[in-house]
Amino acid sequence: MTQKKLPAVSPAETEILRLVWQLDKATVQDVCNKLPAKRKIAYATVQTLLRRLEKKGYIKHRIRGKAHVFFAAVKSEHVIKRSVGDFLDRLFGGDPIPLMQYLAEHGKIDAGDIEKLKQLAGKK
Amino acid sequence: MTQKKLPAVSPAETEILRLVWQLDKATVQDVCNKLPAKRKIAYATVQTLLRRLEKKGYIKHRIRGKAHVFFAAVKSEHVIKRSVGDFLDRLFGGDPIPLMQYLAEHGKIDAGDIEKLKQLAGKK
DNA sequence: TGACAGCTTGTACAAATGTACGATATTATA
DNA sequence: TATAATATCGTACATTTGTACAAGCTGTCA
Repeated sequence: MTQKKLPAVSPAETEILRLVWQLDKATVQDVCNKLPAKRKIAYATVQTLLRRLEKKGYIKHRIRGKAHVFFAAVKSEHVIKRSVGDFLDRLFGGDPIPLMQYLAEHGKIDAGDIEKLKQLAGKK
Repeated sequence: MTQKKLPAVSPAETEILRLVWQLDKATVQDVCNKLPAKRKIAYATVQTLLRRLEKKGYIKHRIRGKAHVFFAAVKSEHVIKRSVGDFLDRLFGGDPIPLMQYLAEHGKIDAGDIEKLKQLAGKK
């Protein structure tokens, strides 16, 4: 079954969506609490973003008491694929090597990590 | 000297900026011709995007004949750093490993590439 | 059962984005 | 030097994004 093409996820929405994945099931509150301290946005804003994500089809909700409990409606794989693809196209013309290179050079990755990746790449 | 903080580059702008880097010096025409066939946008649109990039400080231009020749005013390194950083934060909470993993698993990378990357990571 | 605390919903709105038309200016060239 | 070709510039405009207030529901607990 082919996935219907969903509208793109905006940057701010992306962050919220990631938190929903991370929490698995989450109320607006939950998401707010999980927001990185750096990026505090109002409860109401989070609500709107969740609403929009639902409208776009990325999440659904169920009622628990008076609260909405949101959860993913699309596999994160799917979203990641699109996002990474678009990002790569825009910034690197679609070639993943420069990106990996950038990540490798900028320190947050060490040789050990890469060894593991090699395994993955091998058995794809 | 610390780089003044420039306004963010939008997705569409990012693509245009990349083409300017790639061409080194480019007129609106040049950029249009370099656009991937997939993504054909009007001459006028490219113009606007270039104008905006200039206003934001990412490129400058010089006049040659009646045409504007645009060129980078900021090191691509700088833009890439910001873009990758933001992207990583939004989609992966800042952790580069899942991204590399994704890239490694999705085929476009082979063990040989990774070997090279390991080198880079090693001597950072 | 009535009040409260906590939620959602409707609505708003400025700024950014994506896209482009039409008018004007400039350069070669006939 | 008039003209055709080609650029730019000003402007426009529908959408999307980011952010949020205020009004109205709804369980809950006294």
